Amino acid sequence: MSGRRVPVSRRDRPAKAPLSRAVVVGAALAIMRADGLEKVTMRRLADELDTGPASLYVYVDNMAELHGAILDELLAELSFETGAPGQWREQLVDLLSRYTTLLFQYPGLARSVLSLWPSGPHYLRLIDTLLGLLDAGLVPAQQAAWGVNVLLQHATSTAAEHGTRAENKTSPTALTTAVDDVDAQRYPHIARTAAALWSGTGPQRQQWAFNALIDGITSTPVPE
Amino acid sequence: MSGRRVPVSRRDRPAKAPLSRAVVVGAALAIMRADGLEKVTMRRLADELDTGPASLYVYVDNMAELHGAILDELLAELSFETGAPGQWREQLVDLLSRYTTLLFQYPGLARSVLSLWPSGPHYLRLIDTLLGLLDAGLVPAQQAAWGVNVLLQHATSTAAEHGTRAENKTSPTALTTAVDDVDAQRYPHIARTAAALWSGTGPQRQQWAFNALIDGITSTPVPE
DNA sequence: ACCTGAACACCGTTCAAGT
DNA sequence: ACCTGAACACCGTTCAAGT
Repeated sequence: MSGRRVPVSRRDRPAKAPLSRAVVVGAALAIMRADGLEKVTMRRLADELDTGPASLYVYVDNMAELHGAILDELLAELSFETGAPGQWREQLVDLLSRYTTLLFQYPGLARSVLSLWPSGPHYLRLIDTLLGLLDAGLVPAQQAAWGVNVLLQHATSTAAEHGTRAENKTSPTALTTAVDDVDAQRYPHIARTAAALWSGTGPQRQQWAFNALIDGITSTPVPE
Repeated sequence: MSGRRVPVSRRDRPAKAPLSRAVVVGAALAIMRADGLEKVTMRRLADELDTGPASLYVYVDNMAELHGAILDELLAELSFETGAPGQWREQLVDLLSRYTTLLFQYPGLARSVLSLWPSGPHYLRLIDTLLGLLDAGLVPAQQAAWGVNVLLQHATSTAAEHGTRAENKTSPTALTTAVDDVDAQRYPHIARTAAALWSGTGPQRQQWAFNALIDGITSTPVPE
């Protein structure tokens, strides 16, 4: 069990598939689905592909760029069907909810994506569809353009914040306790609003938030 | 220059200050201000404090918890003065803008904070002040309670997304190019809206976004 | 109780050298 | 041109052992 590193396991594998960007990204997505984004390391990925970590840099620039590629691959499973016409608002909320639900499973990816400007085909399709729905709702183009960013940023950061994986340790309990213990003197408005702050289920709050965002976007003109 | 690790440097330093949580967090904040959050590692922090990394775990639970503490320390420099009465909306936008500007300098911290539920005294003060301003604007308590979360999440994720540090490599250029090259056939709404998508300065878009959010929060009733 | 040396179990990325 | 072994320069966290 000691001794030199003998790559015996490599012989046990199917047959070394030729590498390509698609194969690398696909393997990365598979690892993320199985074990979470935190296990998608260059070393683990290389192992899975029967090569060394250095080889991956032929196909991806770096970790951040790989995360962007994983996102786009993940978005392939999102349906962009906008269904029956005349209900642009419901369709908008539905699409945003499905995008959020998808990212909810991978909060680490959401966190990473937040500091990227994704530009993959599926992400562009998402933006395009959202713009189309806002247009169907007769939202002025300038508000729609800025609004799409607000909507996607909200969806992504919601996934990053409340995501479902074990990584997410700190619970709202800490805040709840902190505020319970606090004298109403010091934080009177928190004390007064306490019940409302923790009320509602995740989906209820999310539904409300999307609707509030859409309301604001449609009703707030861009200056000038 | 080879040889054993002789901690000569420790003798050169002022005098080993007694450790405490406050000293640890203060040193962490100082490193972040000087070199960015990515340099705030347990090892660097320990070095700075003339001790080993293991010793820090007497005062902080782990990295995530330390980030929460750094945030609260950073928020100490935020002024919560709400100025003249009768202009709750302007004061709300002003406070949110100042919070965003502060976090803008430390996008890594913003990213980290997004998956925390901060509960430090300065963060609670911020929440309390925001709730007070919404109350002054006669916003129903339930909408205000849910709305504060939306506002803070937007501010924090904006800082995480567009932050100013070098870490942030991917520029909107990638997207701009991607969309310029795209045939208007495939993404008609993006092509149609292209000019509007990249228009405006950061502050203009931020100002608009905060106002749209506030509009939505004030005008969208919570169901039931 | 408080503190820490040393280890455990990893990282991303680069680059000289091979084919 | 494409690929990679090996190294560089680090990480967070734990724990047995000291005081």
